[in-house]
Amino acid sequence: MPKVGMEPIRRQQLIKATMAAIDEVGLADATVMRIARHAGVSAGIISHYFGGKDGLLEATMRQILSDLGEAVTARRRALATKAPEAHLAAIIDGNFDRSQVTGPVAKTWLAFWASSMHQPQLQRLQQVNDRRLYANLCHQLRRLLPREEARDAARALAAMIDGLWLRGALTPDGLDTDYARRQAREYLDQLLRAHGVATTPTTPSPVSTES
Amino acid sequence: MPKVGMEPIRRQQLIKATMAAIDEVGLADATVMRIARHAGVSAGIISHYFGGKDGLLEATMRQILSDLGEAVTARRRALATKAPEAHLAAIIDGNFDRSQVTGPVAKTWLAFWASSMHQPQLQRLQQVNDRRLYANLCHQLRRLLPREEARDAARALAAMIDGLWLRGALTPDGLDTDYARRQAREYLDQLLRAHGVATTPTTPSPVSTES
DNA sequence: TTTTATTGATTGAACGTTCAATAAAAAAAT
DNA sequence: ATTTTTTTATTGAACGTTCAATCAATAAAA
Repeated sequence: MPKVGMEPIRRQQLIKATMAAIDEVGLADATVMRIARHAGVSAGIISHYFGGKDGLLEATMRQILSDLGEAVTARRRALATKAPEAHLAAIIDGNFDRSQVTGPVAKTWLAFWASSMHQPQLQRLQQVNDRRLYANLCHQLRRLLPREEARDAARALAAMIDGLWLRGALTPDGLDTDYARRQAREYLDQLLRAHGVATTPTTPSPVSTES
Repeated sequence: MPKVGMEPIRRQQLIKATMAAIDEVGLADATVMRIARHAGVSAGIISHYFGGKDGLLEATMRQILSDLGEAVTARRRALATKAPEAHLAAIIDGNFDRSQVTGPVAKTWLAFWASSMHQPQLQRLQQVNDRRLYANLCHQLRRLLPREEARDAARALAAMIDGLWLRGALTPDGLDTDYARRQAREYLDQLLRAHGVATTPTTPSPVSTES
């Protein structure tokens, strides 16, 4: 069945299959054979396109991270305003896009999160992402609060986002995205009000991205 | 070297060694040989006392969970007051005892957290723990807030605790327990103030438990 | 001498990787 | 248009490694 130019297609297929396999049986039991079966190809092809299993796993994490970054920036680009409150809300909403598409993404994300503690390659990726979230939040909060308060607020908000998301991922029924978004936004309002910032009741932004 | 009555000693040794091994190389590479080496015994002994590797892993998670429960109830028993605010603060503090002892506990906890998504045995344990935290928080908050608000607040506070703890576990330098505690308590104050509850500035409770 | 605890070589299963073989498409030749 | 050649994509059996579990042998205590 060899047509020319299969590389990008196969890579995408295999990355998707990796998430499906991890969703199904977890990272520990996501063997190359199982992944290959999900993609409808043979096991050998993984080494051919990704140099080995590790390469595929890293590529999968990269994909998830870039999708997440894209989800955030897309929502922020769509804003007509420069108001920090609106951008903060967009960052929150974007971060709950992780689970928007499917459960597989959420489970894969958590699996990588755990294994990033001992795999330097993955740890680097995870830290870049963490710092990006913190920096985004901090930069916007800095326009509303003094330096130290902005930092604390950013750390707290980041923790709240991760906590909501994490608890959602572990719930058998999956994450209730809308509820999580509401909770995070409500926390943001509380945070600002506690520091004496007048709260603009943020308009619920549209749920869909361009995808 | 067989003395009589080694069972409880060996079990404890092996559970501790399991955490050490997971801390060192992660759950995926924590082989029975490596765990046994940490405990200074042979690999075969694991099957003898725990029926297999899975049994040891489950026992290790049980140990962590019961330690956590103990840390919370100990702090609550030490309280002279019945004030909900004080009990909530004690629950928060107790939950950050997870990382009190060592980094190994935190990493082991996260590793189990991730794999509990696909191991029914571990999933049950994790859900019991989750529900206990939620129920504790909810019960105390219920004395200060209306039903629905108490529920939302409990979920949010639980998410904040988990989020702070999770981000701490992933930080290379480990969790700054005092900072996390302060953040969580500050959030609790915000939460109560936002619902019109007068905040009693809680005295920082003693750090040590009876161990 | 009996009981209890422990060892460590062995076994069989499972895994990721490799690579010669294959098959289909594309390009070249007829 | 057909046939032949070349290129590209893919397979799957074989290989070497690693792991958890087993169990007969052993050694210390009772």
